[in-house]
Amino acid sequence: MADLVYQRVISSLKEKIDANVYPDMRLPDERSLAEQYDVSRSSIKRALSNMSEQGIIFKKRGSGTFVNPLYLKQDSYFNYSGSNLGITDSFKSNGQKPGIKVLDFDVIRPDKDMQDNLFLQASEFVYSFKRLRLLDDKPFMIERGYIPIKLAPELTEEIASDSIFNYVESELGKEVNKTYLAISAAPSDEEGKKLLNLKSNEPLGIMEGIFFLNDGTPFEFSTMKLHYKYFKYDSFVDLDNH
Amino acid sequence: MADLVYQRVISSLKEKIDANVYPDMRLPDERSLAEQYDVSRSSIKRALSNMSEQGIIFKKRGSGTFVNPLYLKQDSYFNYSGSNLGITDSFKSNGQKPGIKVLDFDVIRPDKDMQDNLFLQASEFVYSFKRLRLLDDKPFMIERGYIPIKLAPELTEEIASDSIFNYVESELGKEVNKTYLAISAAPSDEEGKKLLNLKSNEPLGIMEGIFFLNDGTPFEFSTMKLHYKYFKYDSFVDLDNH
DNA sequence: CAGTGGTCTAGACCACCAC
DNA sequence: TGGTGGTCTAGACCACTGC
Repeated sequence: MADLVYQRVISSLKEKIDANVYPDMRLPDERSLAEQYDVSRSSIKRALSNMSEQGIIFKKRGSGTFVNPLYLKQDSYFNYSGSNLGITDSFKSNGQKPGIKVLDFDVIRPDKDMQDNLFLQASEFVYSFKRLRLLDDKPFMIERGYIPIKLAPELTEEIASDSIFNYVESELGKEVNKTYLAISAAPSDEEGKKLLNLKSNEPLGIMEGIFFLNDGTPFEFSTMKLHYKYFKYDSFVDLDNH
Repeated sequence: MADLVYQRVISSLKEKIDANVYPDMRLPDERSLAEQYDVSRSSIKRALSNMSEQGIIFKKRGSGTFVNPLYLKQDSYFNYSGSNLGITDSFKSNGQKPGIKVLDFDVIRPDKDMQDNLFLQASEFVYSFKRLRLLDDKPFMIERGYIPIKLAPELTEEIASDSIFNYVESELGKEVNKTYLAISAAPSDEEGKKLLNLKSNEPLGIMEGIFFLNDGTPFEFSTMKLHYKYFKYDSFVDLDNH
């Protein structure tokens, strides 16, 4: 895990921050850190830049680098982007028992859009499946997923009734570690009313996106319709860089 | 803004992507780009890395760099990929004329939650204001905001009817550059039906969050209720960083 | 094997801040 | 003015892909 220089630095600095090694909330300057860790300043910068994106520290040009006081308060506000819910197969369940019911499972030809989304040729096939997800036997999400068969040739309905991403990790030696999500809301549709027990004034939360493997390959295109009470998405956004 | 090398590269590459200069969705390799732009490979890497974080492209080690197909289709109001506006006072308006109507404007004592959110003592006051945002004179969002008076002592209703963040930047010499957002959805309430012309089966998109200054100070706590048709949020998530 | 992106280094110079 | 973070360079070497 920590075989990369900047990751080692991040881990170490986090530990020190947590252990209150910097009671004045100020970190040593970058050049000193480079010397302390015996690495280049560039690597220190990479580590600090990463931590800044995570909201752990703030950098002030000309002044120094400081710990974000809210980070120390360990509020629920630093659950970094999307970690609250729904990004992976394993939804954070808050002690509730998660379940999955596969509603259909087929192999189809992708249409043009799907070919674009998953970087496929017209001749390649994809799995298409619909799953109902439950917490304590109560349905909260309908999911339609598409996965190229070449990326998971042995995928079965049984695997889909468990965690597909865990399967990818343990059996295929790959990892799903990035996702591009488009988030929106819509009035409940027939399916939502029927499967999620929504009243007609109660909405659906919609998450649509592509999941990527760690080598950058688009692995799954997924449309998730959530019961609005289970729909919450946290995001920490850096407005610079844009 | 475009006086920085990597920002020039980003702008240029974005334009080329939008102009479909790469119909096979593949960008030139980093070394070629460095040569083309007559900059170092490090600067190209910085530009591409930034674009990758924004979800515009994704990189495949050993294979190349590719355009994210979902980026080309996006039409979000809250994307922080396509513009330098992002989730600030200035919503991306797609050519529509934005407007702001201040519905109320007061100074109040923060309750316990607000004290925590804005890092305040019980004795400190905050501005509380409600704003209706419009596009081409059509209301699309109701916003309730709270700002500590000590952070913007001269704030007025008139400033609030324009861009508060622009005021902070130009008059106070600070910058709002980070935000934590919690995103959800809810059935339309009375206010939403009345001010946003929602039918009772049509939902609200909810964005609640804290905006930070560049020194890490929490500047504003805001609750935004959006007409669901204007509610779309794009997010590119790295599942590793935790 | 050639080509691609990933990591890391060493150092130059710039922009900003506080004294 | 001295110290800080920000930008940029030039290049070495590694890890992975695909023929």
